[in-house]
Amino acid sequence: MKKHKEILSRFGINKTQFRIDLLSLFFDCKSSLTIHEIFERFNKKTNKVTIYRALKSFEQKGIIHQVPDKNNLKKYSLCNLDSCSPDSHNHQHGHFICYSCDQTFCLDDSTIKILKTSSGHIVKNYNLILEGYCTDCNSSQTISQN
Amino acid sequence: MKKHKEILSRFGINKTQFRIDLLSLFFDCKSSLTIHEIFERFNKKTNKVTIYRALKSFEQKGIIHQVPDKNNLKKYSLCNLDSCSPDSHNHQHGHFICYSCDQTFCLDDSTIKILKTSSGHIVKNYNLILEGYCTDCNSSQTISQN
DNA sequence: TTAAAAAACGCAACACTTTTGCGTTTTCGT
DNA sequence: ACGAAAACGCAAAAGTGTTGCGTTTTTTAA
Repeated sequence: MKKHKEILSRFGINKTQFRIDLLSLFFDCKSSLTIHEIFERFNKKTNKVTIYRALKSFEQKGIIHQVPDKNNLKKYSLCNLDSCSPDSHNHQHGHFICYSCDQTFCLDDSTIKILKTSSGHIVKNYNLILEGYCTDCNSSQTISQN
Repeated sequence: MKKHKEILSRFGINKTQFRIDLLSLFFDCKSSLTIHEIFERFNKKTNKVTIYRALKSFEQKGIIHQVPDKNNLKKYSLCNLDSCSPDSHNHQHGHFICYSCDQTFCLDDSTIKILKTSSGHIVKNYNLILEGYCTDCNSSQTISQN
């Protein structure tokens, strides 16, 4: 898609076929991706070193960011491309990890604004992990809830 | 300290010198520890395998739990030992750590109730660490804030 | 208190994840 | 179209965490 090439240009990354495809993969994926998932999606044809380097580059330029996962594997998600750049990464948001499907979701900023003001202290940085059942997993198995 | 030995007994862990010391270290440490930090604190004398096994044991028994940090390194923190056990891990409280005075403050539940409902998912557990300047430190040095 | 059983230990080796070096290929700016 | 910069694949290394095994320490119970 043209959009993806434009984004790579805007963030100063060369438009190789792999990096274009990698960016589209992130756009298609609603939560976050591990290196292993990316490797699989490319049918194991792309060298893992290439994937690692692309991820590092994307991260440094402000296109993606790391998100925590249940087993402390590295996962990556698209940034809000309007507010991130190489100079200022802006993903001060919490993450929700689903017990059932293992996906990690980014939480929007509104939850955090509340936190920042209601704690009574000056909050400079934070780390928030919520765990439970995401909306999808919850609606498909509403039986066993405690 | 006697208290630490009692805790190990209560959680079904043998009272070796290393595990007693490790538990004390967790009690002394206000925030969380990486394996590397623990290794250093024991002057690199304790085999890392021993540390890994002790941490795994502590975690399984409900004494400590993992706290993912910003760089996805594994960190460990003490559980609330009154409410955690091998069967149910229960760390339902956030913490605020002051950059200036190093004190750790417990956050009250009200902040979290908001979080639980506003995320859109079913929240079963969470882990929250806020960092910054506490009210006391903030009022005594209101000059350099950005 | 002592002997058997269970847990914890150190060491070596292994498995897996991520990084680095290097020579080659592709992309970019002019 | 050409030179510089970026991206690539491969091999090797570094880092993190686990497993197997024989030994030592702790626990349990007679």
